[in-house]
Amino acid sequence: MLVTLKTMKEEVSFESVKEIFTEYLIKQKHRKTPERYAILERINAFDGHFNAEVLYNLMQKDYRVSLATVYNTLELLLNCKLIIKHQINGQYAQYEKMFGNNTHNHLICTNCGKVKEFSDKQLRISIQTRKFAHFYSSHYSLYLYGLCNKCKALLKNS
Amino acid sequence: MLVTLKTMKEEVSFESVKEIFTEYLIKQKHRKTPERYAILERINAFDGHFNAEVLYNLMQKDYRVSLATVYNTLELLLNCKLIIKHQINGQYAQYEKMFGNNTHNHLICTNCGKVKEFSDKQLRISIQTRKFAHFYSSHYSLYLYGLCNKCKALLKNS
DNA sequence: TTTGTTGCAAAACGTTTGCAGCCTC
DNA sequence: GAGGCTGCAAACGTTTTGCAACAAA
Repeated sequence: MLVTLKTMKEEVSFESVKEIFTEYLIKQKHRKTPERYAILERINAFDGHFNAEVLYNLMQKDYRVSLATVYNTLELLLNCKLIIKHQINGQYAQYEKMFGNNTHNHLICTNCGKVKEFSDKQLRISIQTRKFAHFYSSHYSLYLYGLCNKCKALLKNS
Repeated sequence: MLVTLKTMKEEVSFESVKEIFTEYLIKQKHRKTPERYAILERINAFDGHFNAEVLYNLMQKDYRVSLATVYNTLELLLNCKLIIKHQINGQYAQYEKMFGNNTHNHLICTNCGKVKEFSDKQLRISIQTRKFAHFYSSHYSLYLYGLCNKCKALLKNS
């Protein structure tokens, strides 16, 4: 049985997240390896955006896995929607957990590249309730480009 | 003088687009090379998403430029907001002209990867008029993930 | 026992960079 | 004429792949 993901960060227990992952692995006839759960655990403890390399380096401390396995597991977690993938800069993909967190609105400074998240219930509802004739949406990402306070001030003097 | 970009595709003349680019090049003390204008011209004639490689290949037919110059020029066009950059799949960046077109809402099928654009005036206004305390937004991209009709039907039988 | 998964290293891929020659300004 | 820009090819950094060993089912 799928557990409904809640708005508040505290409301999603790691047990229910693991359960979702397990159900997905079984359904897809994938194996329940300790590496996969160790990676999920590390992601659970992490707040904000991370990339494969960062996650790989963090993993060295508790449960050592290869970079290839990190990529493999991120793909699985993406498929069962436990994480979301962002490609904000051209260099590398960034990931973020989807559980206990549904603010996927980003402010991106086109000058310094800084990324800040914000939540807006009204906006979220407008986007999530939009219906389409031939498309069934499950989640979304919104990226707003512009200038942060600091860069706006800097550019004014040029 | 900057020309206001309109909603309808037909309303933006290529002359005014070139003018915006020229103003930008002068202001930034960059050179007005024939390669740069040839690339802008090719983009103007193209509808939908394209990547650097596709643009490079198209260029071979009329005005031959190197891939490095294509990347260089895309960067400039990005800076003066004549084009927008999308990084939907992990492989390569996709670009799209911003002039004569302001639907940057995308429906992305998480199964087959197909991307479809849609416009929604109400949604656009909600997003564009959102004010922030320390951020000055200029444009946005919205990505809605889900299943297209075809993939939804396919997955029902598994 | 079967076969999906792992770690490792090499390969692949889009993008960036260094450099000599060219062409705006 | 000075120096930004070009084309070319090599380099870069992230992600993917091939393969032998391993372990979940």
